[in-house]
Amino acid sequence: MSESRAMRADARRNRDAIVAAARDVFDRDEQLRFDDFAARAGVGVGTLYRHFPTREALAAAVYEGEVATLVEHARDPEHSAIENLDAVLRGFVEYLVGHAGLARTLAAVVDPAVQADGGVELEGTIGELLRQATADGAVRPGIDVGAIMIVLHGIGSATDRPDWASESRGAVELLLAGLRASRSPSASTGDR
Amino acid sequence: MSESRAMRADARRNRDAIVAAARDVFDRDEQLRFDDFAARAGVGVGTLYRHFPTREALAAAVYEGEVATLVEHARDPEHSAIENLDAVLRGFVEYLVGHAGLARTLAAVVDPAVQADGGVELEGTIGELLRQATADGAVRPGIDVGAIMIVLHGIGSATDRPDWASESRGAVELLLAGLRASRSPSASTGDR
DNA sequence: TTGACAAATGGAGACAGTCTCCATATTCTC
DNA sequence: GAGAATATGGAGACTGTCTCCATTTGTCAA
Repeated sequence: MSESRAMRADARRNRDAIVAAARDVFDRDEQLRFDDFAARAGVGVGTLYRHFPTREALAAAVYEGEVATLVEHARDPEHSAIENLDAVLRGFVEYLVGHAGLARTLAAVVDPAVQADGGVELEGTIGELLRQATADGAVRPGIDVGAIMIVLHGIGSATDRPDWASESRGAVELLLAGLRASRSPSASTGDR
Repeated sequence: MSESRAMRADARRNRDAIVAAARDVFDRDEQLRFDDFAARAGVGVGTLYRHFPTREALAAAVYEGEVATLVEHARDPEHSAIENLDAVLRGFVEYLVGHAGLARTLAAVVDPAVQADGGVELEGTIGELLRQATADGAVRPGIDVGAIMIVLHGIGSATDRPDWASESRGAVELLLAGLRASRSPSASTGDR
């Protein structure tokens, strides 16, 4: 993103090859040894490490593009904020469901501990839609983007569940319903 | 749980020592080398491995007790199913928030890939409360326990988020609100 | 073009955990 | 108390991660 200075041509070429190889590996959910990523991309381990010091950094690079696509049609002015929010969240899940292999890795990107531009962008977009939808009165006030991110995080990291795909869709429905619910019913029976 | 045959006294003693040490380590969120768990518990690595072949198995053992406590006051006959469900879910989050270190590891237990009795029990209990609450008409029909588990999974695995505690509480509120919402508003604008 | 300098490469090998194996020690049973 | 059964522990094999630097490749000014 903010490439400080021009990158040498061979460096760029290698970087791209690595990302392409990684996308492929993640997508088919191959459990590959880090060294082998390098072999797969046709570069040496050293090169791999210089470009991407950690597995997460690599994942982040892969997702940057994907997330950009997801987020892109999120500001459709034809629709209200709540409709766009709805579309982004459903779209996100459908994307993950369609790429189960990628989902596992994505958890890292949703995680802010990893400084992934993709994750920041996703959260920013959802946050803005949420703010707008709240202002419109379509979402009950007092909801934090973080709560939504946590649900997404759950979807990304629960891929081992046998019924993961449908459960994930269910989780998003639950989330959307919760956002719109007129008021927090707060049926808490006092304390216990 | 289903200890097939009596365990030799020394074996039981060691097992217990290991679990106690592990609980301690997880709770203070120390990042310990697997070998060191053994040292900490005063046993050899071999012993550790015989009792707990993987890190998850160890985590599962630690949580078995904890989850039992959580689940215990979940069938309070004084309250309706939805009230008990509410209490269990909030209780679960408060427990995790109070033991952030444990939460990270807990993610493994919520995961059914790991055959952890604690996880199975938790899911079973929540499922039953959900079923009952649905029958009572307090929860809108068609909701799958799995969707709830996914949200819990998210809470357990998002501990790196700087504002994790409050976001987790927010996620549970969202979840509870979604459960009660009268109908899935389905504001989806057709397809896109 | 070409020379000179900076940047990038790759893979051998150092390193750090994980896990196995089995001679020895402990517990149990009669 | 003897013998059988079970458990122990830790040395060392193994597996994957990451560093380091001699060599190669690209860039640019002349």
